[in-house]
Amino acid sequence: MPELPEVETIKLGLQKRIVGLKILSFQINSPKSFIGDPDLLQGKKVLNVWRRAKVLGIDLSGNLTLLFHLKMSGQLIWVGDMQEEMPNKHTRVIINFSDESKLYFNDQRRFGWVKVIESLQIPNESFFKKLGPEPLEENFSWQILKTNLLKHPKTPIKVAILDQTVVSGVGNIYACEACFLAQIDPRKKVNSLEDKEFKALFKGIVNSLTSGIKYGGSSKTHFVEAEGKKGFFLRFAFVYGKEKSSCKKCGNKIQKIKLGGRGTYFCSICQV
DNA sequence: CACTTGACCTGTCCGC
DNA sequence: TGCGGACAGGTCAAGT
Repeated sequence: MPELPEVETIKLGLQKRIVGLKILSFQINSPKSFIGDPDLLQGKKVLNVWRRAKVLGIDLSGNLTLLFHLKMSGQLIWVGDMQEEMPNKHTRVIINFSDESKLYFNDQRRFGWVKVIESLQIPNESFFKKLGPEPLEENFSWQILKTNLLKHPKTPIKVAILDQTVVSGVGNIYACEACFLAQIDPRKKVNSLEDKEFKALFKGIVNSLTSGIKYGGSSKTHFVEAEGKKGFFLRFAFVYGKEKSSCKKCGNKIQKIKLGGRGTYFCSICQV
């Protein structure tokens, strides 16, 4: 499910709701989904909620951090009052807070995980070590993007954007959208791009992600924000999931192909 | 090496 | 309606 904008949307929601709450108890329905010692969490207070790439972090008192990776179908839903819909058959982990509100980690496909670690160990996590730059931070530039992309000169550009060491947080939806905004054929090899195309791609990545956040993320099937509401970015998407529609710019039919094993959408007239 | 494919899971949708 | 196969927001590991 979630790429950078979706995780960011959840982060913004949780920041409003759970900072300051105390963890009363913890329930693990799917041991595979949880890494670490859950007993450590008892009585800890939520200090902060943050995001790096597609990972959400919750800092707790006692120098502990909870990390969440939602992978394809994970959801993180905060519920303030009793609700009949929750938990459901996909609820893997439940955090009970002392004010009786709850945080549900649901994950149909069980690819996602929750992990408790010492906060100081975060930089040593292999997952974080490998990550490329955060695309929405000020120090990210088209030159950095170009340099990182050129480490994979013969890879199709859209596949290279998905590489989390090149730029972190971009997934399949926003990679397709970024190529459209840059008007570049996703199949084009990295080493065939000119500077003006790297610049356009940089803008395309930043703009598609920013737009994703603005519309509360993409809800193809699973994604909901922290209070269970869907995001509506896909209504404004140009190509992702639009294989039965026409290009909003030129009217040509949107193509769907497979690149690097992933569904890839583009306009064969606008993107060259 | 660099790049591709399969595996991890569960569920849905599409074609025959 | 039933059944098999392809496919789904991600990332690793193994294979070529």
